Amino acid sequence: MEDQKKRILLVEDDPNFGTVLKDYLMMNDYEVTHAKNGMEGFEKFKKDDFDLCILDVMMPYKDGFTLAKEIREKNTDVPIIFLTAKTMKEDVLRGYKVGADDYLNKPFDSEVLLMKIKAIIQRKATETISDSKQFEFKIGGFDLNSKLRFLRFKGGEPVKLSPKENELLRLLALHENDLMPRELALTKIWRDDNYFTSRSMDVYIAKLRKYLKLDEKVEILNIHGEGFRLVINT
Amino acid sequence: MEDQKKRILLVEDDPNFGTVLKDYLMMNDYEVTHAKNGMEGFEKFKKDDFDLCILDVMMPYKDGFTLAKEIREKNTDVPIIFLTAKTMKEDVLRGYKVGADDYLNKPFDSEVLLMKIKAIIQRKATETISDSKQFEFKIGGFDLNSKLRFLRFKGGEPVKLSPKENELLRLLALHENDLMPRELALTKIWRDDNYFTSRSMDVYIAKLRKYLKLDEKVEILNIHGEGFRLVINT
DNA sequence: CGCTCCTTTTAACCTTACATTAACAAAAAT
DNA sequence: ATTTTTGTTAATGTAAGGTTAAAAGGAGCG
Repeated sequence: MEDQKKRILLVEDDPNFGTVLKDYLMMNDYEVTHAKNGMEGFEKFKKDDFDLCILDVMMPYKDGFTLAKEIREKNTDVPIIFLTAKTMKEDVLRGYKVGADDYLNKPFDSEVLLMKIKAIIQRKATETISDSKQFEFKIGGFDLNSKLRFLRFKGGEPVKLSPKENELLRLLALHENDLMPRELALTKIWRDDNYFTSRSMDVYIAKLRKYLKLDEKVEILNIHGEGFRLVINT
Repeated sequence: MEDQKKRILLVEDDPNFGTVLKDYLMMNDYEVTHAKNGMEGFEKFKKDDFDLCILDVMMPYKDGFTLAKEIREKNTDVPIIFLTAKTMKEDVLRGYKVGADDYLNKPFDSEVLLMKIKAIIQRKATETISDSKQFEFKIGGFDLNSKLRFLRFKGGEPVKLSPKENELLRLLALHENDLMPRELALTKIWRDDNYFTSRSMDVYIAKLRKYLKLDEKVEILNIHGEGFRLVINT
């Protein structure tokens, strides 16, 4: 695909273990940035683009989950692997909630880690074909700037969108005229699929419809039991 | 959401463990087919469409890996999770080689398994890009879009179809001008063949006929005791 | 701290959509 | 002629979605 080395952000407070792991990964052709704690990890994350984050869960000042949440706010796509000291169920579940792609129990087998890294990066690579950095959309008479979170109608005054409004409208726009499955929004935006998140989503659909009323050619249709469809009538 | 329970193929030779696991999964709203060995597993796999396969590695006659290879030959997409008795590195690596999506060491935590299942099925759902052509049919003067569940006559206003209406019309269209056996619709759509589902189907046939009246060249004929036939007269 | 403002969730109430079942008529088979 | 199958409409019960308002969180700030 490309001979570009994949970049990994490794956040691990144990200096010995961290260094060993870093060297091992570098030996296997990854470019590794090693941060010694959560704070530093977040700083480095913001500075660079990474293909994968490996986060230790147990760290002073800022644990892996908190860091993951912050990372997820900036980037919903980057794969995250957690390192946990032992099999703690709570950890695992919590990890999935913040959008972990996998987790590993220390001590773990290094070859297994390599396989996981390969599998995950490859997976994301195939997924990302369509998810290419798209933040600006034309929706009928509207312009949505999803990075700056505003929606403007016919060059008028832009209206600010809340994070959830923005993400939801963006997902709909990505699937313009096509089905945007309920499940997709719930897992991608709410990271949980239950009765309440589902109702919450309905509330946001109502809000978006209110914004979009300005252009009667634009509407959000429901497909019962499946999801929603943003249609632009011509 | 009722008629789209996710279907899991569970292949596990230990009858106790297998039954417990099956029950647990069913309690969590999955439809589970339990095969007691690799052979049976493959047979069942060929007969049905599954959303996920959970394979025990250690089985007599045909181990999980061999089965996985056979499954992969028929279907490159279906997610596979392996159950291994203990952390055996070779197993894990071999599993990834045949395209495993994940693996679990027995004994494992059931909640963790559930989370993994959820994560994997959802991942696949988002990956699966629109295989559109499968869902669009021309029926005389009508266009049926089976994914978005609408039926349009001569470019007019599309009418929305309910899930059952949609599935039934799609099945009929797939057998255009040919017999669509009653039993086929009942097993594929209603997943059950009895007096009531059969009457329910008749009700839906009536509904479809009403929609299709717009084009007098299109009709649904009954073949007494056999099924229905969607004919397009020229 | 407590107080804003903004966002998100939860609750409440109402409407629409769906699937099933019942009921009765008509057609076909025996 | 009578039993079985199909045609059709209507009634029923439940689930999903639409909408608004109130409650709960959360970040920033005096």
